[in-house]
Amino acid sequence: MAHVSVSSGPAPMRRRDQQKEQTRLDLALAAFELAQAEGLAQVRVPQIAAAVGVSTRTFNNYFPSKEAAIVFPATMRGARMASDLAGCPAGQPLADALVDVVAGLYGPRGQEGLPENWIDGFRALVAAEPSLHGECLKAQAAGEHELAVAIARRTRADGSDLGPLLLAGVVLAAERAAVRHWARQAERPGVPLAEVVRTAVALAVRGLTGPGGSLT
Amino acid sequence: MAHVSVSSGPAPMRRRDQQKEQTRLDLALAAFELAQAEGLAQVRVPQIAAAVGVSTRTFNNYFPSKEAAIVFPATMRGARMASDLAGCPAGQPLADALVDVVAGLYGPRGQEGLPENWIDGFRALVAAEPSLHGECLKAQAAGEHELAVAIARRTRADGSDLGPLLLAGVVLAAERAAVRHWARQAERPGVPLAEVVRTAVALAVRGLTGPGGSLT
DNA sequence: AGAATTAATTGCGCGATACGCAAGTTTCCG
DNA sequence: CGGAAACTTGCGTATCGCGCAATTAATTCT
Repeated sequence: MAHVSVSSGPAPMRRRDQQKEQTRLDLALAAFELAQAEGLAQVRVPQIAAAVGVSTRTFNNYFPSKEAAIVFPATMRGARMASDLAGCPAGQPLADALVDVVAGLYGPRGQEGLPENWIDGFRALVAAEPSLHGECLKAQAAGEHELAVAIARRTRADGSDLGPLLLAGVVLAAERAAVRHWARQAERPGVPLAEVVRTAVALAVRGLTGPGGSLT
Repeated sequence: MAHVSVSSGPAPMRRRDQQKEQTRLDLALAAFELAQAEGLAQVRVPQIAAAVGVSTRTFNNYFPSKEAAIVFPATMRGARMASDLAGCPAGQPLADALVDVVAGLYGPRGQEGLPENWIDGFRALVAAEPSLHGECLKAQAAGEHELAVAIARRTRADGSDLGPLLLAGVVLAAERAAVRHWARQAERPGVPLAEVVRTAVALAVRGLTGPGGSLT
């Protein structure tokens, strides 16, 4: 036990946990692809379980519903944003760091561990299947919470301060608005989504972090 | 038919529709009170229906689930915000109007048609029952959409513009942050929630509507 | 006002799901 | 290597959302 760092970070991943997370992701992606192919309403839980080789009961041990399974990869974005923010240089202004972090999710490195341009297919599926909206919102809310604590940690603010809560909410609201706006401008190939997100977040953050704003 | 205004606004309410909305609200409030009294998990759909005097099938004609029924009054806030914003004097700056509208929801006139301080009991119930979080988020999202179109209407912006989307999202994100912040400050009687909301929204809106911002 | 049309409510029943429980199996740690 | 903990699985059950068809109430037309 000499070369192992003393419980640093979130990486006490034992073999078992890795397999666990692997099957979880397998189930999520299987559900996603089946829904993409046949429509969410046609997909049955036993079908998803069979596609991965586990029982229906096991599926429900991982997810309370097929919707939750499909949306699962989106829930990991919260942790990703938090760690990305923590990885930003300490001297960087908070506003710039946040813009980079959120916009980075739409860059090439934003989909690690997932199929090629998974994000596009995901957005299309969610737009086409209203049954997914609820779960999608839950994932966003969870991500917002994680981002808020990350901001609080970075600014050394009290956990119950208004600032981090407000900033996290505004940043993610800006992201959502940008995505919706971009989706409405049907098929403008020249304008990458990442850029729209970047400008929207920058715009929204201006009032909270600029002169007179309490956060830096 | 002399004293009735000529189909002005959203009030072509025929008798039938009024009864419809009345039973809908009855179901919603019955579900709310039962959940408050016995815990959401113990409440059965037939129980709610019986409390109002309709069949289980009818309940499901109005709501797809008991959660949706409980949250229903919250969904009306979207329409309220939209109409309140439309009722603001045309000369008033958009930022001020938005602050007033949102903060007004927490004032004495914010709970018209509902039991006394319904909002407090509702918040407590939602906090205590995780099963309600999803529906609550859906209601917020719907309200955000309504507010966005109201803003677009007021600013004469194109429906697919980024501005209204962004502003509506930021305003409601600020409201949520304020409420969460207020709820964490367990029991500070001297600080009214309406004030916290007002300051938070004002803070968040500053960057979008101030100098350099595109909206007025 | 009276009849026709339209909409809402109800009963019935099916398909699907979420979860508790107990037994079997795999992994972890000393 | 052996015990303990955790994961998986099968089974059974209560609940739910909704489609369908019949009944009842309300609105509109003449």
